[in-house]
Amino acid sequence: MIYNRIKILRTERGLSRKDLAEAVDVNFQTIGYLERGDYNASLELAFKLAEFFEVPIDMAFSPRPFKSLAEELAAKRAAE
Amino acid sequence: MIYNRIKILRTERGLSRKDLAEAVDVNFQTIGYLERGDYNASLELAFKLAEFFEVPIDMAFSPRPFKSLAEELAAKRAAE
DNA sequence: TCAAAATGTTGTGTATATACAACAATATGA
DNA sequence: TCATATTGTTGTATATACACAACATTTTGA
Repeated sequence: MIYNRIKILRTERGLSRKDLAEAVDVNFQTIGYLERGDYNASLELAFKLAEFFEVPIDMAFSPRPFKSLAEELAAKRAAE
Repeated sequence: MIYNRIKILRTERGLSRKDLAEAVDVNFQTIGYLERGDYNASLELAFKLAEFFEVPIDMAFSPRPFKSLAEELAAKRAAE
């Protein structure tokens, strides 16, 4: 199972699933499946999504559960 | 289509497809398919391979053709 | 408040990733 | 050189990613 941050990245940008789906050229329900963890994105779709959000792929997908973005940022600040 | 550097990364380490397949727990023929570009790895397998080779995932997989590792290293050096 | 938009759910169909087997071709090493 | 390992090829079977449709539920905004 691969974890992802699609939902946060999408809502942070004020996009609907339909908006995002159109941007990466998949069915809008596919975005829902990914957000709910029903199945994994293909490598191809993972790259498209990461490019669309302008983040490195491992910031959007990970084989291990993500910290929340806020948590991660706070940890990064603390480390400086 | 996603490009990958599995073959170079593998041969650089002196591994057979069988060796690599066992390390990431897939059939050895699957490695062959990936190397030949017959199909893409799943996200899950892509992460396993990148972790096995200890490279960031975008150093092993890319939606655009790779330069050779040698070329890329030379370019990096020139930029310094 | 109420209509429209967004999301969730269920179901069916198709394409593709992967397993596995058999055998051919090529490379490698004793 | 010759046996063995490695790789390529073809074929079949299965699991999963994705498309699409219909409808229910929830959220949102005028």
